[in-house]
Amino acid sequence: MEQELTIQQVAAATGLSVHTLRYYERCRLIAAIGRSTSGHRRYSADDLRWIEFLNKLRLTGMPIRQMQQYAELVRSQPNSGFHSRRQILADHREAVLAQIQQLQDNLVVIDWKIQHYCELEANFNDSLKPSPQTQSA
Amino acid sequence: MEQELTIQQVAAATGLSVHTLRYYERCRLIAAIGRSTSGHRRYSADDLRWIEFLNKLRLTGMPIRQMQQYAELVRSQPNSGFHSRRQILADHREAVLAQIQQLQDNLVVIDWKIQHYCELEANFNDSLKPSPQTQSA
DNA sequence: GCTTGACTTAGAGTGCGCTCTAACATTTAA
DNA sequence: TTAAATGTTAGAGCGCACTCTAAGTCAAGC
Repeated sequence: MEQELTIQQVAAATGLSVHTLRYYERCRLIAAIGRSTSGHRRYSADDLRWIEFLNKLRLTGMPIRQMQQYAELVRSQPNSGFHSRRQILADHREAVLAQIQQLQDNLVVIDWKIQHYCELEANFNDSLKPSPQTQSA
Repeated sequence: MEQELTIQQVAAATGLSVHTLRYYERCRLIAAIGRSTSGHRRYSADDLRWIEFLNKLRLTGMPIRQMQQYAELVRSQPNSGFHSRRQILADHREAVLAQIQQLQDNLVVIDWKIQHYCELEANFNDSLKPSPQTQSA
């Protein structure tokens, strides 16, 4: 019943490279993974879920340092310390919201510029192939 | 009338460091800036506007390489080639929209986790200081 | 038994975007 | 006149997050 996954399978499932998975373990984002008799890593379903959550933190731009703090809290106080963990996530949430806001604000200016180019492009094409009507008007 | 700005003033106005301003010029994101008789940079209002737009591209995550392509187009064909420029910005726009979407998707999971911690925290506190009512119920 | 391929490690290397340094010139205020 | 501040350059250095390498172990198929 206990589905154990190889590092390749976890890489395929998460989109992280095998290099990155080992790197994350080395810098203690992931606790020491179980091993087969031959010493190869065998990831549990729980390991996979943890890695998937880690990846969501990364994809929203949380620095490795901060993820390490979070992972350390989970490791050292698995049944308490919820407040500190929540605090880290809540602070990060605010940072991500601010980032989204900034992206949207800057996108407005870029959109405006795209629109501007559309118009310039249209005028430029008109000047190359003027229709008789346009010219006489 | 022609307001010329020092590198410090442009740094203050844009939020970029003087180091970064010189770096951008070196890698041709910014065309060679005018100089005072003593050789110090003097930025025009146009320079400032260009740098501000560049900064919006950077803040939305456009790589320096792509900004270089865009800057090169503006420099080589200031009065045409609007299509290629628009294309770069439009592609970038799509990338930014996708990034915002991904941030929002991942944020849903993080939000869920924060909520989960709120509940665990509440239960943990209840178990420490149980009210008579709660205990008898 | 032997090859092939997936796995292991410690540690080196990479790409990006700055960021800083050293050595020197110029400007400004006291 | 002189000290402090600001500017210049080429080039080195840095922090981040991977990404790869070398040298070796192990398991499966022929």
